[in-house]
Parts: sequence; C-alpha cells; structure tokens
Amino acid sequence: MKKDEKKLECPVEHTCAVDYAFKRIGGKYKGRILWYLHEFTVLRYGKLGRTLPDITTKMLTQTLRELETDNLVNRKVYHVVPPKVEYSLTEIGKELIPFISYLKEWGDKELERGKNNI
Amino acid sequence: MKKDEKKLECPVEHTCAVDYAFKRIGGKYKGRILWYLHEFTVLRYGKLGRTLPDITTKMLTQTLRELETDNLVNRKVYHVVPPKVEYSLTEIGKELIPFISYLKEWGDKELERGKNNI
DNA sequence: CGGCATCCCATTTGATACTG
DNA sequence: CAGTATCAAATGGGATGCCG
Repeated sequence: MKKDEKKLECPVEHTCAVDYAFKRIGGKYKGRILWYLHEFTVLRYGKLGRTLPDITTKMLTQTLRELETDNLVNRKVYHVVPPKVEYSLTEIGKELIPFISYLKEWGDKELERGKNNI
Repeated sequence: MKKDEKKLECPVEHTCAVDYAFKRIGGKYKGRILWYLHEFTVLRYGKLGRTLPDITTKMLTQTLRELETDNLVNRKVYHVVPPKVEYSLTEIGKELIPFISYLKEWGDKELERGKNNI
C-alpha cells in the first residue's frame, strides 16, 4: 500500500487493540504457557519446561521474562539450595483465560473435524 | 529440555489445541484481517489493504491465502475488467469473532490503563 | 485492480556449552 | 534447579518491479 494514501475510517482505535493484544500473547509458546499456568495454578521452572515439548531453556526463560515484564505472570523466587522458582498468572493474566479457553475449545473441535475429514 | 525425557501428564491433548489455534490465527496481520472482515462483512482486496496501515501486497496476499486455505475466509472473484475480488468470513471464521471481540475489549482496557500510568 | 516474483534484511528460534 | 552466553539456522517480513 502507498504510505501517503488516505486511510479509510477504521472501526477500531488508531492504536489497534486487536493488534496490541495479539502482540502481547503472540509468539510460539506464550499461549500454551498461559494455559498451563491456568491448569496447574502454579508451576516451577523445570516442570513448566517439561510440559512444553522441545522448548529450550533459552526460549522458556526469554518467554517467561516477556510475560513477566508484561505483567501477565508472577515470578516467585525461593532463596534455597537448590534454587526454586515458581510461576503463576497475575490478575491481568487470568483475564486472558476465557479467551484462551474458548480458543482451545474451538481448536479441539477443528482438530476433530480434521480427523474425520469433514 | 532433553528430548528423551519423560513428559508430564498434559491437561490437553497430545496435539495441543491451544497451540493449534494460535498457529491458525497467529501472525502479524491475521487477527486484524479477521476483525475487519467482521466489521465490514465484505471487503475488496484494495480496501482491505488500505485498512491495514503499511501492509505490503505481498503480505496481504500471503495472509489471505493462508486464511483461505484454512477455511477462515472466502474469496470471491468477479471476472470483470478491472478485476474485482471480495473477501468475507466463512462460517468457521465467524466462530472466531466472539473471542477476538473479547480480546479487543481486553486490549482496549489495557491500553487505557497504560495511558493513565496505572 | 489484484495480484506475483525476486532479492534482501530483520527478527525469532534453536543448539550447545557453561554456571551460581 | 534455574538459569546465561554465544553462535548459527530458520522464518518472517519489506522494497521494488512487472503483469493480465
């Protein structure tokens, strides 16, 4: 599109909320991490990693840091040896659960459709 | 994580529906395209492009093709000159609107929180 | 008007090794 | 146990030009 072309009236705000929200929970692992934290309520770093098939520690740490910075997950450090760190959803993070839950149901239904070649 | 490590019992199916759904509507533009098609009901290629600030024709075409292949949008070609192509949501695509709507409201609220430095 | 093709850059993700 | 650091690979995305 030409940059100087007049834009249409847009039904959403100039800083698009749909875009904003997708950016905040997008990426390869964020959806599943939020969902698992909802299912288990609280998870340690290692257990969360083992729940996500094939994720590397780099991506796990990186993703958790982003979610923490975005105030979607809490990080609680226990100063013991060996170290213990627990992750859980913040109140804002919990607000996303209805959405993810609905999305999961839709995904299940679609996967089922696919299996039956409908 | 080690690949041969025993996995935990997972609350969702082996092919994770959350992951599946995110893949199907993820990406930089899919959320907004689905939302705009819902708002306008039907949009021509050019108008859709002008509604998405700075998207290139490459990405617009590519994204629409993916959505079409995934049966989330319809593509209707009018064999006239100049060409005319209209896009709209399929029934499956429409099923996604309730939670994109939810996500949009969440995004609006969060953006408002940010503006007020809460 | 509604694309497609090509080339190139940026961001994301992965593999591997190491540490307090 | 819960991470860091470094490097490499894969993927995604943008600019530009051409076409039926």
